[in-house]
Amino acid sequence: MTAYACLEIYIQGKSQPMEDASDLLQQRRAKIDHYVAAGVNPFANDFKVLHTTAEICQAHADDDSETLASATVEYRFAGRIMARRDFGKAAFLQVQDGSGLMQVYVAQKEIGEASFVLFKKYDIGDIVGVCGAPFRTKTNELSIRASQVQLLTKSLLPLPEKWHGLTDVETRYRQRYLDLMVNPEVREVFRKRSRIINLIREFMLKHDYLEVETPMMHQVAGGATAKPFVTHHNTLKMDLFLRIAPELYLKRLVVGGFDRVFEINRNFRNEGISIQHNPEFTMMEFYQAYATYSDLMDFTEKLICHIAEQVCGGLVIPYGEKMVDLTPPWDRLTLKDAIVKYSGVGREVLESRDLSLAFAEQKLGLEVDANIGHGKLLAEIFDEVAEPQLWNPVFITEYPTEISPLSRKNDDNPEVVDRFELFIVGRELANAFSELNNPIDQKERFVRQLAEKEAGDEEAHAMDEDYLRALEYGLPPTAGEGIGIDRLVMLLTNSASIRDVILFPQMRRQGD
RNA sequence: GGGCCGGUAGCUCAGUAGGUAGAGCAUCUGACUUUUAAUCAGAUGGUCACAGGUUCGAUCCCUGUCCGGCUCACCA
Repeated sequence: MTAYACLEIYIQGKSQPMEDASDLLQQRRAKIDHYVAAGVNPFANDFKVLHTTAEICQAHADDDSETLASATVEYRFAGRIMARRDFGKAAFLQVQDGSGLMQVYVAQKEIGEASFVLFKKYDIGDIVGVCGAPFRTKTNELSIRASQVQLLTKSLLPLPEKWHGLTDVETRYRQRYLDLMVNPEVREVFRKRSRIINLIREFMLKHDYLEVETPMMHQVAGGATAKPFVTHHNTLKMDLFLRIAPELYLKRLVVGGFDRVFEINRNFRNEGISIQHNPEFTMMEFYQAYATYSDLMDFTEKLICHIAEQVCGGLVIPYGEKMVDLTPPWDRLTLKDAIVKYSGVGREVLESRDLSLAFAEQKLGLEVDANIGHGKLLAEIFDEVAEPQLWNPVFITEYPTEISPLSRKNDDNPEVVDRFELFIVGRELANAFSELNNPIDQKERFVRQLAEKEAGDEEAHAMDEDYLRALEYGLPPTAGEGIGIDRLVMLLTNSASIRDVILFPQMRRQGD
């Protein structure tokens, strides 16, 4: 579309005033009309950007006024006006681009009277192109003396207040673009998130893992205990589930001969929203043939320490009011030992289901189903007494077989599986196990899950016949793991809420 | 879903022991060519979340609804 055609559209738009528009909005729409009348396109797209504010700052960080005065360089950059301070025939702007912030000095003497008249109508929030040479002001701030300014995008809505900024969390989450515009620390969190994911990917590739993509829409929702979202395919006339985990597909790939695979992507779970739960969240799952869960503990320690060093510059990092020490080696504790350590209960109590039940109900005040299995009960006791205490990294092992339907039983004790979960700052960050590759055992576990499903457990695993068939062809001895990326990013960016590390967290529909 | 707290101008917040609202910033007008939360003078701007109830009168008291935060439950 030509610039002229654009102008025509704005002229047409002028004849359809927005009845409910606020004064502020109307004032700015009037400015658009003013520009159009003056033959200036308020949404110009012909400004060539050649530099960033960060480049300019870096190039002249050490130059004093005299050095700059003799320089002949001219820069071309663009960004949003974040502040303006007017002085009659001159003004200072703060212009922000993707790399940073630059002060611009605009004087009528420099840009000419006609341009200055147009410039006078620029608002905070407008996006402008700037050409000019660097200099230092009286207060020694590196600035650009504009030889030319051009309006590139007229902004119609006012920005939040310059000093307090935008603090209302509801607006910050619903209009993240505003949050990012005015809160630099928010931009930094999401830059770090991107960096963390890149580092993970790099680390996995370096260790010969193949990155794959498996379906997000599943006919059977498997691989985790969770309630799925349901959707519908019209042509196939069938309901599908958004995946709750990629596990069963990734293991099919190991059956197919990809010995090391990983996937970084979203899982969807139809459950509560909280400070550490979003309905869609990012998980990295990876599988390695001929490895055990024990190998994965070493691997996880190396991976997370590597990333923390790169992103945080060290292994002792702040989280909330306290520090977390990620220095290896990380503690390893069995589930029962952790309960004993943090509750002081006698180990013999945990060996008996009935004594454990009495302990849970009478000492801990837990309300549990009277028919609860011993394994599930131990897990609940652990969650109550130990999990919140696990501040520095610790691998918890020897999970009950009963709550681990996809894990390999321990050779010495079939009551537990070869599995660990990693806890940091009182939260589960990773879950890993040696995979159950015996199809006969797997089928029995599925049957047991089915029974629990029929007994009313909405989250029990469904039977996946094709997955069983894959196991019947033979899954090599394999270990697999899932790492909650959002929670890892929370840890490394010192964020209290998962919503602070997800760009567009799920919110209720806003009434209009 | 339960409990607690909250929703007042574009933003950040006051306020009214019930008599329909204020400040700062932003915006508009004017002055100003080195400011940086610029300054100075003046002005505009609100269905006080929404709907009922009590009352002569409700932004304020009561009830319900919507939205948000924290928390408990479920979970990663």
